[in-house]
Amino acid sequence: MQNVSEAQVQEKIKILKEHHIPLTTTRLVLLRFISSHRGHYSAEDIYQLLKEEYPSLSIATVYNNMSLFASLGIVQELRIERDKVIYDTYTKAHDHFLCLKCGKIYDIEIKNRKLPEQIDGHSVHYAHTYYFGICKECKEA
Amino acid sequence: MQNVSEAQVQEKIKILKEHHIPLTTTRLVLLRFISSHRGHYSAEDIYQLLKEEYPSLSIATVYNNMSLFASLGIVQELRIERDKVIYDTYTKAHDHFLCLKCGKIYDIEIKNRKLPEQIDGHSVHYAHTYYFGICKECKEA
DNA sequence: ATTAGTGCAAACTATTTGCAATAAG
DNA sequence: CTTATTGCAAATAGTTTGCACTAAT
Repeated sequence: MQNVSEAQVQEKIKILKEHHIPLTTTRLVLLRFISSHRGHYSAEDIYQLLKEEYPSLSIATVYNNMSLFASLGIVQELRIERDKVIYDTYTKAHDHFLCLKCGKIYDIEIKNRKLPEQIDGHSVHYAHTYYFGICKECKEA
Repeated sequence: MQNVSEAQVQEKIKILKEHHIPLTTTRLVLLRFISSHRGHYSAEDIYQLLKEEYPSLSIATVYNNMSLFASLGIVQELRIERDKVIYDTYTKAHDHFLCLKCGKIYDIEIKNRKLPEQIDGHSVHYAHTYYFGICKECKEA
């Protein structure tokens, strides 16, 4: 695996430690993967990309850990595709655009928008905005 | 079924006609249901609520038609729950809040926000914003 | 030592599909 | 009469779970 930012991996390990969550070999492999691959991946994607190098890896373990990482803020769960969860390895708050033609997901930086603490009396912890339409690339083609 | 707004049903029938889509008995039952029940329903919810009155109704037909209605703008598909699609029978553009404790979904009116036509060169057709947190009711309890 | 994680297979759930019978235009 | 829809059952796909074994603290 190339381009592993060791500092980013350490940061994520620290989060596990803080929560007294054991750092297993498999978890380290997954942390290295997400630290070196910015993008949008399903559990199956990650499993396919890693199973050649780690043939005994189980997809159940990928699911378990990605779900754990999401709860710790190490990855972001996107519910933008109709049939599966997508994990976003880029965790800074940002929005998403899904192309209705090619299905590609684009990161959208958030400008001038502040998350309200309350809406209609409900306490807001976080928010996700999904834009849908036709992407630049598909329009040009 | 009570509180069916006949005008609302007619409006939806008109949309089907405009698209040359046959108005079947089952479709009419579903259109009447969504016209008289403002809220957030899964396909299973709708199936359960209607099957007593229409025992031969099939859940596959509910799925087919809700999906059709969504593509026509007659209902709105929400991907706010982790494992299933929710149909919102309220179609005016609005956002949603999901309580992380009780799971209830609240409609949130959109104020002072205009949908951009373009973002990063991509053409935006529509957008969905989901807020997550603890609802008023759960905080008070 | 103790507690938690892994990998496998089986289970589960939401959704889709194939198809013969039927209804709509 | 022609085309599309219905209802049923079976299939599919994503995700979760039970469990024996193993690894981490």
